[in-house]
Amino acid sequence: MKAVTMADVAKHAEVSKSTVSQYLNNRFDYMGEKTRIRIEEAITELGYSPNFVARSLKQKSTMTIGVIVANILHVFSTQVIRAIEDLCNESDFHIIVCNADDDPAKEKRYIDMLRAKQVDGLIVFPTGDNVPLYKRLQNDNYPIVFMDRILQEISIGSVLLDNYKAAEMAVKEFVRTGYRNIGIVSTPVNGITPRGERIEGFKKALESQGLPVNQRYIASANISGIQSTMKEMLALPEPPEAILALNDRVLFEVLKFAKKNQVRIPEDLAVIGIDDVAFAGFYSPTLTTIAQPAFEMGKKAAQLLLDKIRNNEKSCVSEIHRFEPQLISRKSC
Amino acid sequence: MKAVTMADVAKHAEVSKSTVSQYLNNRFDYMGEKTRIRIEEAITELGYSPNFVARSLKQKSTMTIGVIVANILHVFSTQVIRAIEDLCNESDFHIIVCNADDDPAKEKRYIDMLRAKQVDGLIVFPTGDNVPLYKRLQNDNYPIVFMDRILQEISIGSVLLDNYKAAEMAVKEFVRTGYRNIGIVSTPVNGITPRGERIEGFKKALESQGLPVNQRYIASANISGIQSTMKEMLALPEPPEAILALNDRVLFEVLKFAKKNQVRIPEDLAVIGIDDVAFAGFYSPTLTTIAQPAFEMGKKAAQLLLDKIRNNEKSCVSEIHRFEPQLISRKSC
DNA sequence: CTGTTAGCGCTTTCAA
DNA sequence: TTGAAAGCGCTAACAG
Repeated sequence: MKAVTMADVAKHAEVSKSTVSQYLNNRFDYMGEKTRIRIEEAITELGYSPNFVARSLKQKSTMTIGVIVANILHVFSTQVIRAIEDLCNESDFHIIVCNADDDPAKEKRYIDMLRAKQVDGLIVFPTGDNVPLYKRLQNDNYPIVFMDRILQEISIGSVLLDNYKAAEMAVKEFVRTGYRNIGIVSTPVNGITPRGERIEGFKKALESQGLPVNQRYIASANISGIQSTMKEMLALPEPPEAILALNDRVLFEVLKFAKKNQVRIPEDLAVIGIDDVAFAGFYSPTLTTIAQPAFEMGKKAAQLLLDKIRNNEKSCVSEIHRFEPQLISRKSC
Repeated sequence: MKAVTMADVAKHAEVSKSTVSQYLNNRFDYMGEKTRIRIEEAITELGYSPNFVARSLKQKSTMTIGVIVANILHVFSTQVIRAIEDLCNESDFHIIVCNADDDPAKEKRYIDMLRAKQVDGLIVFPTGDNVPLYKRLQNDNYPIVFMDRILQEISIGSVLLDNYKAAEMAVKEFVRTGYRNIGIVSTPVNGITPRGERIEGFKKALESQGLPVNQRYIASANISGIQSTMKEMLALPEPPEAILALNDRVLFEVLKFAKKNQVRIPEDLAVIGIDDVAFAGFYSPTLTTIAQPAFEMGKKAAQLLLDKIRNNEKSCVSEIHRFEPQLISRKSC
């Protein structure tokens, strides 16, 4: 194992530790040419590399942020993570990603762990069930931004999709292509922002299109229960002819269902999914989707967080940043 | 911001720092009941939470391992990561995931960064172009295990798929279902283990099935060039009737190609992919795949690494652990 | 059973 | 232009 420290370098170069430290932090202003070279040599000869942990302890900054996603199984999460990472790289920040698995207890553990690790800030897709904890973070003036979800009880800078519009786009597209009996399938709302807002937007859009809102066309079940829920819905005397899948995982279930029951898309059932899944472009039929600008959203969140970290405690505006969804029109409706 | 330290707790509870430390490390053996309670109260009253960074500095252990994947876009990578995380959780280890993006320079930066952060060990999917660096790590006796790939120049404990067998399974399945002219499409081999081995295994299997090895049926191109390569291959006087896609990303391109050119699967072209993609079960047709036991492989790698970390320097066996692929027979061949 | 003390490796005044 | 010294928050002998 390696054990060469700054002291070793200093000794080897015959200077003091502080001079080496200066060197490492690129403060050559007052450093003699010969000193610099000696240090340089000592470092390469010894194969020295600085210890971040020690530095972090002293500086009270780890140059690391934590990202807690509610559920890593969504494409959206993974795209956002990549965007955050990209932006952080530019500023020499590192990220630690944790997956709460939709479990508030897990989320809490991760938040505690990350704070113990002294990360400089947090981007979280809140599960929603840790309000006291979020409140404490906010009171401590700890840099944090929410992603994808907001909580009424609390105002923290957030970035999320214009979910109403996303649902509206889907409804309009269905209407444009001639459908009237339109359904939506979702996982249980449980106060989770995108789900609630998309269903809300769905109803509003139906109304503004002069279509009735049929509660039986609004289904919500756990991932594992979606298929049977769909079965029920399609067994209705007058079943829906079109289905909006609330997100990528729901879409998977809808497609599985269709495959298993030989429901033809779009002839028997038109489908639009929110989230542009990887295979949308070559599925049969190709899938009409509503894409989230995940990349820009991730960048924005990272930007907001880094700003907060830098301007510690001022400019802690807790605005909500909404992003525009995009309709990608293909052949499933 | 929070700033309550162990000293604060100690003062509040009217004991010394070391007693608090004992408490935190669950060494109650010699601690008075009343002392313990006073400390407990002080901690909750002050909202104290220990500083991992300080502890790590002292203990020279961060309870964190780094995972560097060659390319996060493969399902295999993500599944392995989840498995590693699961196993680490059990031992209170944390993981930091980095994506080398198939770029050796990036890989090097990440390895250096993670070591600077004092992670206790590394699981890496080596890009292959950093042999000197790997050698140094090994010489430093730094805990490390390789995943998915091996390097002849170096012997480090590794876990990987039995790639020969995977290719063989595919060939046998094609033969069983009546195909003779079988091709394979890959990304450029570049000495990358799974690619080389799968192609090798493919040839061997062909031979042992008494089939000729036709070099024109062995294509290899960058992801973005796969479609045109396929076009060429299928324009051959006697084109292949079956294609083995070397991994999930290649499979995507094969499917895109088929869709775009109205090549029917399996009537015009049978397809098997290595890696069981999420939509394999509900694609049309459902896709025959060779699945990797990603979960067990991830667990194994984590297990090996944790063992190395614990038994520091002994038992550093550098065996190669091969895992059995599994054929999932569906309708694309 | 609890307190004292000496660092872990680094940064940062302040002097020289 | 460089060095000495203090200290970040925690742990671990060792004393008492």
